[in-house]
Amino acid sequence: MGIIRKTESVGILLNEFIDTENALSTVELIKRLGNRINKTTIYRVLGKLEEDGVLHSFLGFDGVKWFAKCKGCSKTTHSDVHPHFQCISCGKSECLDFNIEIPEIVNREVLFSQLLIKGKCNLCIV
Amino acid sequence: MGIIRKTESVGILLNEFIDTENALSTVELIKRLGNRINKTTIYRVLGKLEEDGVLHSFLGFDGVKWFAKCKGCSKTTHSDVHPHFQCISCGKSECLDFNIEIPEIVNREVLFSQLLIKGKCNLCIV
DNA sequence: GAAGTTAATCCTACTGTGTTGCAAATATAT
DNA sequence: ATATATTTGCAACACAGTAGGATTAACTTC
Repeated sequence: MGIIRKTESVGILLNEFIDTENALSTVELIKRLGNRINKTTIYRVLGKLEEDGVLHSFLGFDGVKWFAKCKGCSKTTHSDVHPHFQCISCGKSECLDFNIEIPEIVNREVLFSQLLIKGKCNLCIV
Repeated sequence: MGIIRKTESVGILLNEFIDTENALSTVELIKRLGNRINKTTIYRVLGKLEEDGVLHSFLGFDGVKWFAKCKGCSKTTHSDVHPHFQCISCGKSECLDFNIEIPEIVNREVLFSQLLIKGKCNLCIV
C-alpha cells in the first residue's frame, strides 16, 4: 500500500535518485546507505516507492534488481515500460527513451514485457 | 570449454530437453533430477551445454535462470537471440519465434539484448 | 582389454540477494 | 501531550548459485 509516512529513510533514499537519471541497483544502494539505513528497510522502502509509482524496477543481467525514477506513473498505472541498457564494462544501467512494439502472439495474452540491452556505454567504448 | 566426455549426467540432462520445446528452469531441473545428479553438477553441465551452443539461457522475472534448446547455434556463435515468454499463472516459459529489431542508440554499442514477455499462456487464459 | 590419464562428479561449505517475524522507535492523528 | 498505527532495526532465515578438493568414471594408449 505504498508510503504513508514521510520518514528519514524515505528521504535519504529519494535523495539518491534526485541527482541522476541513471538506475541504481539494490546492491549499490546498500553499499552507499547501509551504514545509515538497515538493508531490510532499504528493500521495503524501494518496494513501496515502486508501488506508489515513484520508482520502477527491472532485473539486470546478473539478476540483481535495479530501480529508476518513473516519469508518468501513479499508484494505479505503471506506464514506464521502456527498455533498459546495461553496460558490460562498468555495469551502469539506465532507462532508454524509445519504446518497442510487441507483436500479438497467438494463444497468448501479453501483459508486460521487459527488454534489457547489453552493451558498452559512452564512457566504456574504446 | 564445454562438454568433452559423454557422461551419464549429460545424457540425463539432455534427455529432459528432448521431449519439449519449452524452457526448463534450474529450479525445476534440480527438483526433477536432484536425487540422481548433484545440483552442482547440474549447474556445471548446463553451463557447458550453453557454451557448446546446445542450450541457451535467460533470466525469468523472478531472476531464476531458464534453459532451452538452441536451434542454429555453435560453440562460436549464439544466434539464438529471440524473445521469451513466461506465463504469470503457471510459470511456464518458452521461446518465441519472431525477432525484434533493436534500434541504434547514440553513444552506445549494442552487443546483446534480452526480451522477456510476461502474460498468460494458452492453458491459463480464462 | 587392462592400466594410466584427466575430465567430471559429489560433497561440504560457503556467497550473496532478498525475506520474515517481532520488539522497539517514530510519525501522525486526536 | 497522549494514543495508535506505521516504520525501522535486528537477527535469523530462505534460496539460487559457486568454490575447493577428494573421489569416480570416461577416454586414450598400449
